This record gives sequence, structure tokens and C-alpha cells, in this order.
Amino acid sequence: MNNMDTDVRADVTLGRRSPLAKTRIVVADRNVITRVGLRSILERNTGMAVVAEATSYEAALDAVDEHGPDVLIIDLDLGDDTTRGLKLCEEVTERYPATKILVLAQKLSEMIVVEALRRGVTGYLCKDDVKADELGKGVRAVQDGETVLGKGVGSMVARGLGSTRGAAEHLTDRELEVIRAVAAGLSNKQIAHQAFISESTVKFHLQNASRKLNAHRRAEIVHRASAAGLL
Amino acid sequence: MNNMDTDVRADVTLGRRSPLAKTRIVVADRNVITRVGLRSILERNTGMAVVAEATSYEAALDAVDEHGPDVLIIDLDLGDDTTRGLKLCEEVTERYPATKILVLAQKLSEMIVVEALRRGVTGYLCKDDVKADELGKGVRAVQDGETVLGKGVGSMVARGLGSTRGAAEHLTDRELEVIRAVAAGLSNKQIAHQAFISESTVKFHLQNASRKLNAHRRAEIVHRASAAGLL
DNA sequence: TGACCCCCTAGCCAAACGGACAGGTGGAGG
DNA sequence: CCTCCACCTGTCCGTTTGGCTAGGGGGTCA
Repeated sequence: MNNMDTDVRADVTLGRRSPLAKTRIVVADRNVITRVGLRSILERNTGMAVVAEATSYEAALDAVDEHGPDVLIIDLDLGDDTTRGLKLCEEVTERYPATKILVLAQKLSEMIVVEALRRGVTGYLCKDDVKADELGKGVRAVQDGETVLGKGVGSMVARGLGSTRGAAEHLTDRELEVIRAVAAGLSNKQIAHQAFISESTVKFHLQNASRKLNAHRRAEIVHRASAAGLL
Repeated sequence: MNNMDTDVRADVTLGRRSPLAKTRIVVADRNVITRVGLRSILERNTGMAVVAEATSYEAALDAVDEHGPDVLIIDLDLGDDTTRGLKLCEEVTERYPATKILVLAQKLSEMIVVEALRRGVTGYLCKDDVKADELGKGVRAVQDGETVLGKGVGSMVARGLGSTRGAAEHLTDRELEVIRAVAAGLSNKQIAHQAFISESTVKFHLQNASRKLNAHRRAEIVHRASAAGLL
């Protein structure tokens, strides 16, 4: 798993990779099937090697730390909190600038796409749309610093950057809690009782969440939160 | 791909499989990575062979028709309409009773789980939860007619059958259209205008959808529809 | 022909919601 | 210290909603 470790890393950090050196890849995905499938597809290309697999945010960071790969292929949804995936991208970009990140998402969410790119991700593909040969090409491309955007991702970026508002603020714990209750069909009064707060406060949190998600109705809040994988 | 075709099928239709014959599997999933991963994992077991892959409802049915496999592994979400996956299960169960169905879902939805089991599915696993070795065991088990339910699926069945109501009625086109508009944050008045119907009609459709989805608030309708993959 | 389903419409009323105001608290960090 | 932020509370008012009853028109299928 860690053969020739230092040699290849030195080569990589020099910038131009040797034609002999393999592209070293770390795969982070909670799904076994995807991990095996990815490894199988990528290693059809003789120049690529999956050097580690991770199933959690911590493990992913550890793997990058230990192996210093050329490319990190990651599904941002590695736990119950998708925003942690974004944080991970930020850390990797900052601490290991030589490691390029290729996001492999289950479903597209404008918010996630935009935020990921803002954090230095150089590739964003959708699992269901990607073709087998596009994976290898994509990995090579991001390794060379090119930005790779899958089908439908490009237009999202355009829209996301088109909107005047800056970074999408992320929801607080309380806001998320209220939104989940709303999704369950509870009224403000019921939510207030459940969370031991007043009805006013529930409305307050929902107002803030509305602004952050750019929604105006609770149904829309639920929809966007759901699409962003927050429920 | 079609070696020893007739021999094995004859063996299968006789009921008891020979210890020498391989378990013939058809995989239906729109995701290449999953298909490759599944094939790779399953064929570690020497007694199993993936004889065909499909990426659409039609192709899946064709593949079952052509290969008469022992097991069909399928992700019900093969297109824009998840309910077609349920219909497919029904057809396969009816027309090819020797072929057992193992559903491999991306996310769990009580409605889908219950409806799938009602249509003769003998196994239901969740992609993210399943371990590599559980796949082979699961395939063997469903082949032997055992019912295999993944983590969390069992409790859903219990709840689903516990509810007195019979089959979950499925939403009409108009209802779905209205729900999608609700998810977008539109008011009844706006939806009415958009769909060229009166506000009363919008409320009528939402009332019916509420009953069918067992929801009482539009936010809950959106949530359930979203969870069922209807948006 | 009748049964059934989908679609459409109307009016009513209590309850819930959206959006706005104007505040108060406690902890983290420059 | 003062600022920032998450969190909390209240009042106001117009709009939207949920839930109900009570219909008509058109299609399919036995």
C-alpha cells in the first residue's frame, strides 16, 4: 500500500510528473460498491493506482496526510453532515495544494457545487451521468490542473456565480433542527413545544433559514434543504 | 456472454440448482461505477456470474427475458419515474417467477420499500450500508427464496404493514405537477395561474396528495415526495 | 348503462404562516 | 472592552393554508 512512497511524492511536488510514475489516487466514499467499482475502472488505465480508500471525513484526511496522493476522489456526502465535506475540501486544498480534488457526487445541488468550487475543488462529476472512460480522463485532467465539470454542473456554476449574493451562508444547528421538524409536517407551535422555545423563535429561525437558502416558503426551504442533502 | 445458456436455464427451471452451475445474475443500474463494482465483488465468489447489465427499465426487462437469470439485482431508480421500477418488479415476478429480485437502493423510502415487497421483491439492501461480503450472501439467500432486508429496512416494513391503510395510492400527473410547484415555493394562486386552473383546483389536488402521502402540511408533502424520489 | 377515476370549480372559516418591526442574553475572540 | 454571532422573545397585520362540503364534465371498461 505504501511502496515507493517518498520517491513518487518527491516527483510530484516537483511539478511535472514523470511518465513512469503512476498517478496516485485516494478514494473517499462510504459505499463499498462504488469504491470497488472506481478502483476497477481506474486501474484499467495502467498509469493509475488507488493507494487508499476512506469511508469517513477523518479517514479521508488521514489518507491524504499519509499518502500525499495526486488526486483525491471524494463523494462529499460521507456522513450525516454534508457541510463537513466542504470543510474537508478546504483543508486539503490549503494543506496539500499538490493534491487535486475530484468530487464524485450522487446528486447535483447548486449550493454544494458552487461551494465546493469555491473551496478549490478542480473537478465535479455526477456518478449517474459519468461514463467509464470519462473517469480516467477526468482524473488526468484534474491532475494537470484543468477544471472538469460534468454534465449539468457547468450551468449550475454559471447560475451560482450569476447570482449577486456572495457565499451561501450555512445553516446553524438550531435552524437545521427546525427545518427537519418542518419537513415532518409540524406547525410552528408544535416545533416550539418540541424544542422548548417560543413560537416566535421558531419563526425567527425559519426567517433566517429562508434568507440563507434563498427561499420564501417553508415548503421551498424543505425542498432546498433536502436537495442539499441536509435532511 | 451467452455460453451454456440453455443448459443452465433448464437447470434453473427444474428448481434445485446443481452445485456446479453458477448463479446467473443480471444487474440493472444506471451507474457505471456501481455496475463494475457489483460485478467485481460478486465474481469474487466463484459460483456467481453477472451475465448482463442494464441501464434502463426496457433493457432490464429485455435482459431478464433473454437470460432468465437466477437473480436480478436492481436499483429501482432507473429513470425519472421511480414508480416504473415498481412496475418492473411486478412484471418480472409475474412472468419469470424463477428469477428472484434483490433491490439495491440508494436511499431508503418507506413507501418504495413496502410497495416493492408487495410486488414480490425478495431482498432489499441499501447501497451505503451494505458490506462487501453481505452482497454475496444476500444473493445466495434470495436465490434460495429467503427474504433479505438490509439495515433499517426491517423496521420500515414493520411500520408500513402496521399502518392500517392498504396499498399506497400513487400520485396522478396533475398532483405531481402541483407538488413540484409547491416545492419551488409557489403559492396556490401562483400555481393556479401557472397551470391554467383555479386556486380551488390546486387546493383539491393538494388535498388528495396529502391523503395519498399521509401528510397534512405542504412542507411534509414536499419532503415525502422528495424522499420517494418523485421530484 | 352504470361504476369509476381524473380533472375541474365554488364557498366557508379557523388556523397557520410570512414579513416586518424592536428588542435582550451569553459566549468567543480580536 | 467592544464586536460578532447564535440564540431567544415579543407584537403587528395581511396573506396563505388546511379542512370541509357539494357539486359538474369527460374518459374508460365491464
